[in-house]
Amino acid sequence: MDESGALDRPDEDNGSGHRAVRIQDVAKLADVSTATVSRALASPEKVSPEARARVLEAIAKTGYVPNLAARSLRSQKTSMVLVVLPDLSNTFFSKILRGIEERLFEAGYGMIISDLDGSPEKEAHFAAFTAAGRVDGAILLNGHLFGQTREGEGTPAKTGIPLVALCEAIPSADIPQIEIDNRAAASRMTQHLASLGHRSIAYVSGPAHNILEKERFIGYQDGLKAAGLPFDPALVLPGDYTIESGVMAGQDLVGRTTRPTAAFCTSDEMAIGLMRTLLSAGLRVPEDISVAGFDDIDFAAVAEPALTTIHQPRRELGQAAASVLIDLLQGHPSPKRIRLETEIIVRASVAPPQNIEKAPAKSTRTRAIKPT
Amino acid sequence: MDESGALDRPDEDNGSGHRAVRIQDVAKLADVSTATVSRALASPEKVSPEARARVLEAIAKTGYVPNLAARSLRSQKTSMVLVVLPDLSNTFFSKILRGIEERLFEAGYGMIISDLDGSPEKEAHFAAFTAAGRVDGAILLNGHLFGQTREGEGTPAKTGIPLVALCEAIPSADIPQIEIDNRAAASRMTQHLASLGHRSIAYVSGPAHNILEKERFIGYQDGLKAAGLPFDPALVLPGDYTIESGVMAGQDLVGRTTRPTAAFCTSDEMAIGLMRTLLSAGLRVPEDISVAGFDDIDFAAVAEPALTTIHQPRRELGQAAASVLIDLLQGHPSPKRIRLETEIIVRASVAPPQNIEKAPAKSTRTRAIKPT
DNA sequence: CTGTTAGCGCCTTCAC
DNA sequence: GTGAAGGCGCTAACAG
Repeated sequence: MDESGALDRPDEDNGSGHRAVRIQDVAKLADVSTATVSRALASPEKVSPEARARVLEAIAKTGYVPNLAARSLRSQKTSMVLVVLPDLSNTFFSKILRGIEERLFEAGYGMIISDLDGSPEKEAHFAAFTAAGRVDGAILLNGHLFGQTREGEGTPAKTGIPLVALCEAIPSADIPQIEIDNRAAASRMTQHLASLGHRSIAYVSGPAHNILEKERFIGYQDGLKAAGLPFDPALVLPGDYTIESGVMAGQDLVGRTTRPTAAFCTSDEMAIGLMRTLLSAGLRVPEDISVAGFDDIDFAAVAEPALTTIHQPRRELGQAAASVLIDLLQGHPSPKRIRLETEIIVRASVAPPQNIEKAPAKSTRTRAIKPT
Repeated sequence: MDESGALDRPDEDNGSGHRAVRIQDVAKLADVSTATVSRALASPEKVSPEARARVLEAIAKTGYVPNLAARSLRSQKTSMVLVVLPDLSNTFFSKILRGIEERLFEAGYGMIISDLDGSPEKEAHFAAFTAAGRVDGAILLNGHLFGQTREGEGTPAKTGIPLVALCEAIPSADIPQIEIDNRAAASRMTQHLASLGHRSIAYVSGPAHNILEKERFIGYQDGLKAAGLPFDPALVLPGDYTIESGVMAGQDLVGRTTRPTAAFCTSDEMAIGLMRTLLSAGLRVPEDISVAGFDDIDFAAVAEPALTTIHQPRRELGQAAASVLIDLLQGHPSPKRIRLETEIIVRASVAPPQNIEKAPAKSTRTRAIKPT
């Protein structure tokens, strides 16, 4: 069209900002071809030192930044990763996100976040988004594939890109899973409570369909069994990981005539909400009821009383997921499953039960025989 | 290259996934030109109903999704917005992010998040990123422009794209500012405490260079003056909005022989950390010291005691910022400044001073005894 | 209203 | 080691 002279416009100082500097501008200034500029950037060893130096200088002088849309179109890569999560405003996810972002950044990838917010419409949009080749890979924190339910029903949408499941494993999918051992962790906490002398341990659950909940619930039962305690369905209180549901569980407990001496909440939010309700009703924690949480969010340490809980290495989980995805993206082999260690953090909200005569706990019971 | 016959390949059912469907495939199937397909999508009114119907059908049949890299390259738009924030793992930001994402999504924009994490290197990267035309606009939550300090020193990087400042205003920049009236809010809380009878009100600050801190500090002084109270520098405790700094401020208070009867913390995190420290030292809240916060994060309501604080409409702030940016992006006029209302939420951590005449001695009080 | 055409900026054979 | 040239998929101009 009218562009024949475009390259001849005086080299406006980079600061001009509006019209972006193109590879041709750099090529011209360095007195090489655009191919050489491109190579100088992508594979420096294929360019003579002098040429490279001139190119680098020209780049510095012009402030050239490659146009990524063009690069993406050409190379069919985007340098972008999609992170799918159910609720951005949940403090649990934000630390994980940070871990993801760190690693992604180091590897030169950008992060696009999709907060599904339980909206099928949004989900469809992002499914199309990935299908449109807008991202090179995705990290799924929501427990299911696009187009599927959590139970693995439905046909998963073909994305054609590497996927990684983080925290909420997706058993039905053949993709790397990065998680903690929820079952073992829940079992350990249950046994910890039992070892202190608690014989009536309530369990405040997560949402029924959630895989974390399923595993933790089994872990709770494992722990009960390991401690020789019976499972009592009346001690299972429904929850959904939110503060509010912890408050509800607390109200339930307050209203009972015979109460458990300990409550194991499967999220710190619920534990904090529950403690708050107990305290407001005049009950003492841990004297009347011990309370344990799960996750070890920042507020656990400054709850009143400080919350005994299970520490999840959230940042590391995020980093691990990003690392695996990057390996996949670069064609390297990657582990199919990574399980990071958790740890019980002992604080003030858990103590031995107070109003139980101590005698029996010691010697009348013989179950505590440890074979050595 | 070898693609001369590409269009003739049998129309593999969309599910094949690997090779993406292109606009040409749709055009062929609908028996129209690619331009018509493009128009049918972008401006349906310019296409005859029949043609449009055929195109839509073809799109449905092929599962066509436009390649956004190509669109972006051609139209010089990306449909992406960058959100710059200092700390992704801070619970305060995550609710805001959600508000932003909601609005952006409605308008068809994606969100790219950059967690600066105090790293100049990251900042440079994202500055280049915007310069590379990778995003159409940006929302700045970090209180300064690329290339500048918070004080407005340095030459701001020319981005050539619309920018919006959210929460932390950037006075030196001529861009829309979306915020609350920090000064007025702090003044109101100070007066609220004074109206209850407090005459010695401590102030736990944010980071010195932070504009929120500057405004809130002035507001605190305003409030003091309005209540006829003198300003006492000894009552200003340094903080940085974190739980830990609240703990430190608490230790300071605990160590004093004469203590203020109230402490106004400029973040809920600090208030919670401070309360925790007070409680641990045997002081009572609010009986011995009233504590007020700022932000009204989710945990404020379930702190022990429940925290009196200033509610910030975080989600709405995010939505407002996104709306303004979208207006800018679409060439609509937009307000230069939006100030959202705050509200004092009265809870249990603030009460009239109990022992006005005699300061609570360095007694060996034990834990607060709850009324049953 | 519709088709044709010319690139958006880059990378990557292919030839030298 | 280097340059020339084509095309990634799309949309904006221009004809018709």
